Amino acid sequence: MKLTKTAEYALRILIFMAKKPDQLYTAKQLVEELNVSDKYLRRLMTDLSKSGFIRSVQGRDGGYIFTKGTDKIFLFDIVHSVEGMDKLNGCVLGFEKCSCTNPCAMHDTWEHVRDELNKVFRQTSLANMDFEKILRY
Amino acid sequence: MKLTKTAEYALRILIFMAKKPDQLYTAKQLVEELNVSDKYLRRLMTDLSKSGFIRSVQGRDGGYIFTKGTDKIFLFDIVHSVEGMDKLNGCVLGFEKCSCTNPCAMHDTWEHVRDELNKVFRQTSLANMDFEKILRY
DNA sequence: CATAAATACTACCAATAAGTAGCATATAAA
DNA sequence: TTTATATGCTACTTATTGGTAGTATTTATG
Ligand code: SF4
Ligand code: SF4
Repeated sequence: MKLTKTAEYALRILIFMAKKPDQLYTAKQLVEELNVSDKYLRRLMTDLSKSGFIRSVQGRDGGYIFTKGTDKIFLFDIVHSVEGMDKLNGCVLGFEKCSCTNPCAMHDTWEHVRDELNKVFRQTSLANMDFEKILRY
Repeated sequence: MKLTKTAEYALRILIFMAKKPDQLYTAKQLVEELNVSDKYLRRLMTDLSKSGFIRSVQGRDGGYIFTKGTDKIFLFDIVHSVEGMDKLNGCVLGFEKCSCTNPCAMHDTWEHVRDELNKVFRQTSLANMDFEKILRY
């Protein structure tokens, strides 16, 4: 089970952008606001563009903007696109092969956590964030 | 949020041992049963010994054995000892500084997952595993 | 005591993730 | 058309984690 920094960054960025979802954000802006290194953020933005959440506008006055309503972008999709939700969704013990039809000794325990995590990530979209609250980084 | 392979291994090993908690297990045995590389397992066993879950018996006929009842060893403690439960327990977005008194936009969402994870790991001991089920690796 | 079978320790190596540098490309506006 | 200000791409460097090698140490037993 793993949620890497890359996934964290992706969430930070998109949640931040979702506050004003029709605005165009430059990498520079995002770097200043969020605490992510410049080049790494840019690379991530390109990935997120390729994943279809946002699109890039090149050239002067360029930046990034959502391609669709934030209510259609779920946290699950974001994590999945940057590192595979499987890794989060899989087995705590890291058993790759488990089919779960014949579960192991820890399964009942783990299932509770995993299900909660899945449910929440699958049903929460960027529009469900509480933007009254502070965005901090 | 991260649960590394090392933590997975620690769980695998101790859960396996917990099936017959009064037995002495050699590293060789564990390596054969579980799917963890020999040297790495040995190093982990030393760490787990230092953490006080098990103790090592040196010399011929040596091995590892629990130092206390498996009902007194919680999954939380295990994860905490090998990599700091903080990392699991902390913020999804990886914000180190958050005090949670003035939470961010994602906090309500994340809290559900984190609380479930915490609750389960804190209240589940090695004795709560379902040893009827297959132990697989 | 010599041997066999176990753990302990130290230092190194490999794989992956994170971060950086530098240049190419695009485009609005003076 | 030049310039300023964006993103895109490729290759490299650094940090972290996972894994390995080799040797020292411990101890039951013949
Ligand atoms: S049954 Fe065991 S091995 Fe399989 S997913 Fe559940 S916890 Fe992991
Ligand atoms: S309030 Fe936000 S930053 Fe703080 S722990 Fe919760 S999700 Fe993380």
